[in-house]
Amino acid sequence: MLYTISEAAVKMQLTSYTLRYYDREGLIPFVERSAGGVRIFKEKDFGWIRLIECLKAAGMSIKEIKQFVDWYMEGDSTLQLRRDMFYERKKLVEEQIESLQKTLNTIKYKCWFYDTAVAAGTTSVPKNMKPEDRPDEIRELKGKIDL
Amino acid sequence: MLYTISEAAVKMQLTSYTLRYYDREGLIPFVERSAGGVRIFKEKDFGWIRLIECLKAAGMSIKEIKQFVDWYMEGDSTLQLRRDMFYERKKLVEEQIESLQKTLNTIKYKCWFYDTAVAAGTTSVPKNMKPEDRPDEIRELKGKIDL
DNA sequence: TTACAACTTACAGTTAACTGTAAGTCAATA
DNA sequence: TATTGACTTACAGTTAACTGTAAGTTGTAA
Repeated sequence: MLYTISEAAVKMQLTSYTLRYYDREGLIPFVERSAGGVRIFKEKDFGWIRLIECLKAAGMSIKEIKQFVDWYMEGDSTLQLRRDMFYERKKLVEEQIESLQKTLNTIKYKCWFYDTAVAAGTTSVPKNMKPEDRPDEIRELKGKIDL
Repeated sequence: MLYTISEAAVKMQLTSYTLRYYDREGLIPFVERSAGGVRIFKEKDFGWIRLIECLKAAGMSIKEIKQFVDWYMEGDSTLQLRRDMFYERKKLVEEQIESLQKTLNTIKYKCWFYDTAVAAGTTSVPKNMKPEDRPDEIRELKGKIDL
């Protein structure tokens, strides 16, 4: 099954602008061309593009992803470099998740805060509430900013 | 305790450029000024700035945060709007965490893939390995892209 | 074989969130 | 009170990741 750039874009939920941009930046150097120069996408290209999306979601820039693609194109001599890259990225994503979990705790606190404020018609009620009067799951949360 | 903008920047791990930018964008309208127009940061301002950082970490743009600050400045008549904002944001952050967890699974798969490839000196070993020969925790992972 | 939609490249424009510079003002200290 | 380092605003520049346009080419269908 062969795809033009706009068919590939629909399939990948991207625009053809974005796919051309990725090509220009060297992220998909293996995508073939017709005799006339028209890009031809194949099934296996979509696996790559999905991986690129994954690396982007993991916080890598286009430049960093290009470095990985370059290593891949270079072959087995870069296996160690690629391995190390994935281990470093694993650590960073784990940290990102931890950090988001803390952010979520603050947001959850604010949900309680505003639930209580809305019920009372004023923020002074949750603001002045003693910790022992707050629900257990709220008392445990860090990041209590009363605004 | 009073702080100049550069002292506040050190304390908040930001630059004074960034603090002035936030002020320009209306994110910290309550920060006071000296008679001569110099910004004076107080302890309570830091709580706000920490909340702004939290909302940023939660994926809100400067514009969206400004909307929240405007509601806050308007007083108790906007309690419901602020409550709804935090509930919506809670949902989005939970989705973000879920999505990152999936990304992490793919990265973990690649860690195994490259560990195996480095040990063998070639990617063809992990690529051709039958699922039943892979470790349990790897077999369970989705997002297996063999590159 | 011609029409024409979809493709190509080159390059300019957009957006968000800063980041830096210039010209001038403020405030602490010698 | 004069110096000088930090502050002020206004505005221009930067970066990343697209996004859009213009001019020209390709490929399919009549």
